[in-house]
Amino acid sequence: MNAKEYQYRQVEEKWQQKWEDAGVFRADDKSGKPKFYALVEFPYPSGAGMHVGHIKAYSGLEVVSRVRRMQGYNVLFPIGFDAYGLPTENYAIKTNTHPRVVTDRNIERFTAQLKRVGFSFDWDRVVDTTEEDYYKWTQWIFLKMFEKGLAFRDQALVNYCPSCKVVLSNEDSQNGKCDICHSDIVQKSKDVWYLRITEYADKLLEGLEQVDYLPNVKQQQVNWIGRSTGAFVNFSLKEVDETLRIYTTRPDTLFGVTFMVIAPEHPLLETYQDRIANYADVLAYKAECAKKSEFERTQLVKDKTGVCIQGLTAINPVNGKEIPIYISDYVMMGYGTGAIMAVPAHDERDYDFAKKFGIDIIPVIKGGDLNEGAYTGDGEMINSDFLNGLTNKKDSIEKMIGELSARGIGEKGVQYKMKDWAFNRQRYWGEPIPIVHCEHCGMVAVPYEELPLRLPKVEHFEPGTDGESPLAKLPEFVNCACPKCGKPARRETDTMPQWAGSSWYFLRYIDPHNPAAFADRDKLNYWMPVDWYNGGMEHVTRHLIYSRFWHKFLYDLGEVPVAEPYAKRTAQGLILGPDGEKMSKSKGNVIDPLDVVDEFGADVLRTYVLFMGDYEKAAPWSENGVKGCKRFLDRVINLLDTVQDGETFSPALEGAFHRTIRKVSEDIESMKFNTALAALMTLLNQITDGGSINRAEYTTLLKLLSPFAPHLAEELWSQMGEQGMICTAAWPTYDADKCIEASVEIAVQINGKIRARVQIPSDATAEQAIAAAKADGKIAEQLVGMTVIKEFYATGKLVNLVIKPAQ
RNA sequence: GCGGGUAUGGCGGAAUUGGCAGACGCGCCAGACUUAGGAUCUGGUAUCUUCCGAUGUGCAGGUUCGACCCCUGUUACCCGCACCA
Repeated sequence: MNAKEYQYRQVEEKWQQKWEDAGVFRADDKSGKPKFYALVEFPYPSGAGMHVGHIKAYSGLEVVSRVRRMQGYNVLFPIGFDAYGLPTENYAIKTNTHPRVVTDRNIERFTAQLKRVGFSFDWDRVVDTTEEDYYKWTQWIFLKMFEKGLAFRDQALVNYCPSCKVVLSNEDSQNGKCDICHSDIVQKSKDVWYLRITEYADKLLEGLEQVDYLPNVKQQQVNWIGRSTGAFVNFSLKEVDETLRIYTTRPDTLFGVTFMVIAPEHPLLETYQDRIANYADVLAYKAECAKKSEFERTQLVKDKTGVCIQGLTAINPVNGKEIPIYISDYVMMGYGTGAIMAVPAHDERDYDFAKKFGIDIIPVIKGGDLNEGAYTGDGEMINSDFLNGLTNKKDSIEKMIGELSARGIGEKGVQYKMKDWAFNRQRYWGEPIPIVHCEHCGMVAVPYEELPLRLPKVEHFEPGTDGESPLAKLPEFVNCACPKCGKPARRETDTMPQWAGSSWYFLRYIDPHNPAAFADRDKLNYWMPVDWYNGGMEHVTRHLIYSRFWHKFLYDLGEVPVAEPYAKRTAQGLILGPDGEKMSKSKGNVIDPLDVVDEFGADVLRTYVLFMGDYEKAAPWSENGVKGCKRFLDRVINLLDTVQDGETFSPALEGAFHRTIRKVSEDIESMKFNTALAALMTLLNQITDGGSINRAEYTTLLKLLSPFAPHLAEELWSQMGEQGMICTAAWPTYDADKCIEASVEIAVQINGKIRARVQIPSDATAEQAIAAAKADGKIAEQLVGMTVIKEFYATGKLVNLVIKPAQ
């Protein structure tokens, strides 16, 4: 067939229909085959439709899944929709359309688009996080957490987005900006729901040792959890009966403390306001800090500000010295105890502060120049009583902690940067939190048998100006009977954040229609863990942490069979615009994948996104690159008419085929799709150069190409009169012996410089290779009057002769 | 500031992990077929060159018979975290 006659789109639609009719991508829950669970991050069905980023994100495991099926695995490769979330709700508000309507429309569109690309998803297992049958279990897991004390309410300072009018978690407000609208976050004291993820900090950390994640994915999670070890120390106050508790990683520097600093929000201030002589100044400073945005606070890092509290003095527990207490915003209420002991000699921030306020600087570790700055290195302990003379940091820390514990003034402590997960949102389009507030019983869980607690239909989805959820305006929803005492009570009106539904979706895929459990135990045992999970780097400190946490909780409950949900995690790089910039509507450099499908076909699109560069790295889109892939596929089509009889590889191409089978198979395993395709192009060039191809060779080429360009492979396979579908055919295997060529060309170097190339049998010994090298005319010429000092032979690669003039 | 990464032709990127740098694709040049070519096919394409060769993987050194690869220093860019005590 001529490539000009080949109609990409018609052919693609035909095979998509045939795959669906035959159900070839349906996963089997009972199978004698080995299982393979491939997971990709399910999309948020935005109104904008599918992005080329989705194509790249899904194409990687799409290829792996297709290969695995051909290798005889029972493959689960599911897809679904993470459909709760603010963009849909905002769109609904703007257009006055119900989010349900918008969501259904978007899911329908996404589904059609995904199908047009020919992904081999199991469409019978689609989950939608906003469906009652699904969020029933999201609520169920929440209630289990509530039961175990992992879901709780607390009055605390939270990240608040004034524009979206919602409380955000730390993960959702990185860099002090709202994740959704990018406005500046403000800190607000609020009574909010938390999930106690910090309880799982160590488990999340330790679990990383058992899984095969990309190193940078692991590292980012380690940093995000931010475990630090140190000690808590209790300082008593001189004027009142109160202890000021601090956290430090360097308890060994306790003798160098010359002042204390507490956060502006520290409760001590309010408690003892009568005692504080300059309370007006303190209040003024607090007000000043509250005004600063997160941005200003980080920009003014070097410039320390603060106020000395008059009327309260701390006592150093090890030497009884009186120490002044300051408030400053360089100490955060959210980390440690919100109070620190300041050791200006050995901490840069404390040093800056001491210099500015003229506070003493007492060295306790030898080294450095304290006129220049703080000394943060190691050294011998001085001015430190029982620690004097110790030179090892670990020893001195241990000795100090021992002393503190013995005297009951402190103990070993661990802190995490990760904070508990602020979980409720004052918005409509999310899972209702199934809790009832009762005057008599407090917070009461909605009984499990009443789940799902349905999200009521409303007319208006706008959040209240007072920061209340739209659900608060519905008396028929709010007013209820307390499940415990039966007296009138009020429902919780906040909803769960977007990340709730996605924290366990990979479990629902295993048994998506089960009405009695989130998934059947036998099926969980069979399919879990996810063998390979691919997604974006942007989810490493959000979804990936959250879902590991939920899964570990379910594991501790005995509800899932494995401790870690994902055995392997990889991440794809971004596709940049043709200008090399990140794609964005404002830059006008967005490529619509469906346009590419229309113009070139899905096979070309799929092949190009995998060929364009290293899968894990960002790469710019290139229209010409797309055409190059089209040309490659066209050449494969054109070969069809030239195929001759032959049930085995011809001698001329046998080695090339075996090597290509090996290369393509191996490269797909390590996600080096670009070089796998390059190997196929090289093979095609060899075939073209050789001038002929037979049936065995052509069908093998089609099989190797089929994971990348499945429609084209199916079509040509059927035109060849082959039986069945190529997606169910056996993946080609190679024979290692046949990969070796009879003879190889090796380079001959003299003193490390290449002087000649010679052809030798590939099984030649070192002696034979060196002899062949010396026999070469050019080499022999240069050896005249020289002594060979050393000879090297790198097998099958090169010979190096080290020579010098003869005496 | 801390952590992680990257740097190779005009461009995207290869290089079996210490052994022939530039696979494969794009682009470009030349030719063929064409009324035509932005279709297709064929050949060429790192730089310099006195055509012998010389140089070349951000920069400066080092180890080695041999370095894109290992070591030391340095510069630039990207990503993540960031006054975390």
